Amino acid sequence: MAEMYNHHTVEKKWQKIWEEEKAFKVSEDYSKPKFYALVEFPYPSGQGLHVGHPRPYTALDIVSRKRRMQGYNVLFPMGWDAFGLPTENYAIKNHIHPKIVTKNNVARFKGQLQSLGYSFDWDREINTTDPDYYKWTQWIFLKLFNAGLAYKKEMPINWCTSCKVGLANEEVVNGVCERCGAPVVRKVKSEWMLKITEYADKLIKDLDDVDYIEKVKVSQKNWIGRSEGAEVDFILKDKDEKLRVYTTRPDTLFGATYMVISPEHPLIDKYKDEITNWEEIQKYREMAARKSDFERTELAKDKTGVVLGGMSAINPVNGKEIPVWISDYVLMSYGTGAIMAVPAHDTRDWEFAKKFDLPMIQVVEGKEGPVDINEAAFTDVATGKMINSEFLDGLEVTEAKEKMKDFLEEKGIGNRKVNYKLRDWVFSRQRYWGEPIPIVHCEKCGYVPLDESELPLLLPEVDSYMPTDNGESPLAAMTDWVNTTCPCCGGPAKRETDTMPQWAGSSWYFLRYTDPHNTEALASKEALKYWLPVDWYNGGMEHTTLHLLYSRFWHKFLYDQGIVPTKEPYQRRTSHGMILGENGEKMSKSRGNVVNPDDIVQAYGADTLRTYEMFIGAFDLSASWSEDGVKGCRRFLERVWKLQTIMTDEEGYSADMETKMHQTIKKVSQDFESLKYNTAIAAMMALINDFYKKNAVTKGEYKTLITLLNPVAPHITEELWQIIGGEGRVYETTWPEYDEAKTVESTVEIARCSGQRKDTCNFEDRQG
RNA sequence: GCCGGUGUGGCGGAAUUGGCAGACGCACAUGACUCAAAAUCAUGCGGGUAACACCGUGCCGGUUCGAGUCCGGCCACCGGCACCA
Repeated sequence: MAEMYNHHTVEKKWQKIWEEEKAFKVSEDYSKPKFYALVEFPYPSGQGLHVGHPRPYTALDIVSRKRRMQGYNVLFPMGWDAFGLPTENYAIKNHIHPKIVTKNNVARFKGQLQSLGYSFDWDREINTTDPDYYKWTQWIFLKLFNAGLAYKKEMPINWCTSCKVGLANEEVVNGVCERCGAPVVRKVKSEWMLKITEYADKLIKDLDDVDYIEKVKVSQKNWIGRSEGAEVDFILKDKDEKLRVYTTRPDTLFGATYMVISPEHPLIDKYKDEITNWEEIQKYREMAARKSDFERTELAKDKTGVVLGGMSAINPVNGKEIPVWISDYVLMSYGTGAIMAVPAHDTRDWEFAKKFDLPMIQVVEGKEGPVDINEAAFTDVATGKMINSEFLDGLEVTEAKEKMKDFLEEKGIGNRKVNYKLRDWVFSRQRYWGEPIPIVHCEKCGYVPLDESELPLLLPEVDSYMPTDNGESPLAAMTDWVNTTCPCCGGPAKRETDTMPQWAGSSWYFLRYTDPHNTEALASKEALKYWLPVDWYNGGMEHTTLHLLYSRFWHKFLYDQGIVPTKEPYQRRTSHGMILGENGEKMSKSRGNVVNPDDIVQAYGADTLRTYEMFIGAFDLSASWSEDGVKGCRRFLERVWKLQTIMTDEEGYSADMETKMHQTIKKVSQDFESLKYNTAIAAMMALINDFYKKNAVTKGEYKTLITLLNPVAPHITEELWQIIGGEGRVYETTWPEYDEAKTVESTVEIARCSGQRKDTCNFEDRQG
């Protein structure tokens, strides 16, 4: 009689053996075909692993284990994205150095991951807070600086009132801080910026060459927000002054009935003395400036504004005089900060015109019939044709756009122009626990980069990590660190005290895994050439416009510098759905629906947890946790275990099972590669049900099942392999092959339809 | 408002290119084993009927011998962006 399945002993036993045998150590043999599987490295928080973590990790562990058995040299690494605010806050609160906090959290996370039996090559573990690592983060920053892509700018930034830190646009959600939910206000500060906008076009265009799930591509494109249009110069009446606007609808130029400029537009101050209602203008500007981002979005629908008294503009195409208004629906940060308003054909202009009773001129008519612009703006480009527009009359909108652009360029009153919603990346953080920015400021020489030989610039020990109310980094108080000499002239200079954002270390970590202990370069040329690009990268949708975009930007920059051999870092990108609580809500302490993976591993075993998380539902959709579902998966593994008792000694497949075996191999092989883990497992469940139905399984069938199941449940399958006398280890065996011809059942179907294809097989035949 | 996604049993979810809807699992019911329970095993399990018939994939219509799948028009929910000219 077979022994009972005891997951405690089985899992401990095999984890130890794998470690001793260095089972998953990556081979340095660059002649083998390679496969680079990557999951987002976690932030080692104090809470420990969440049940959400194992979902993507198990998925790519499955693929990695399968690919190894198929003869690939697989790189499946893990590390720690360990700089960041929660660690720093915890350190402040508990008076422990962030370094110690990180060390403890990493140890906990690593233990948890190891208890789940992942096939990571732990010899390649990396940590972004390790000076040997962040040396290269700083090195890349210097490259960016020397290429003119890192610059310092005095600008209004998103300031989180609670974290006391500047945020990137991507980190502000609905006007509040993405991390803590506190309101974000504008604050003018001198900040380090990275020119991601320089890469806007490449970041869009090269999406064509990679295999990302569609919604990721769409989100990135929308976020970058490319639009094609024209800039047009209007003339301020009686002044030698042009007022330049940006528009995507140059075809509607004859319909412009007024102009609007942003409250921050510099022209307002310039003509201060000539504006007849200065006090009113001043009041409006103050009100607009006081609005927080949150209020601005809340009040977005209701248009406000004030006319600029004593000013008017001339439409360059027809010489008509039109008024100029200021309103906060025009943003200084986009285009030129000024627009021509065409209320008949733009919804926002229409609302504004209705509210202030401004005139409208219709210049586009519906092709299929008249439209009433008193009801709503007519904005449909596809079904319009031009009217009231002199030389454009009768043209389709798209034709008219081009004709007008030509006209503007010919007459020298405008030009074609592409704009982006994407802003440059605010790269400064006024916090302690981040990479120091390797720049010094010298009165004489300006911002001077450190020499490469001075890297890493170590994070100094400070007495207090407390963020300051005045917006200065805690490092600023370290005067003996701050005061230094200029690398350029040798005179007195001050170090930069802001640190890098958490996104810095994660923007290139996948490069380091290829050669993690290199002291001469971020990775050797050979390693990069062999391993890149990452073949399959899985990660959360929440990083689409943050980490994923940032790292593509850095990679493209490094490519242009000749440092990496590929234009794109990741060939394939997939995303997993969230695991929700039993009640269908997001897991959180306050809702009391949090499941701790340690408890599941303890009670049911890692193999059960892995199987369950893969079986829970479609990989890309969110799914609710169910303890009964966990039990079902445990039951399945026990039934696999007990197949021993009905095993026969035959090495091959029995005749009646042959088709089923080949079908299952095919299904599992394909499903593992296409995110359909749930149906792969269902196929294996169906297979063992068949074994039990006939109360027999051959040794050959059992071995195939064990191999197919091994990537999902690696411990129990190694144990079974050993019990039934399999040679060597499952992890180093060969992935089963299937014969396409043997997957087809010989059926009555063919006889019934007399071998005809479905198109020729008519309904009556099928009835007969 | 714009973009993307999803609607299938009591529940999670399956259904290559249109071809037996509900695979697989959970829950439930009945039976076997047990003094009993749990576990395990067996059987059943969309609605409807004594059994058929018949009705069933969010709603309305269309194409087709045949529609969960394709086309047109709606509705609901989820996610993202949100005054980007």
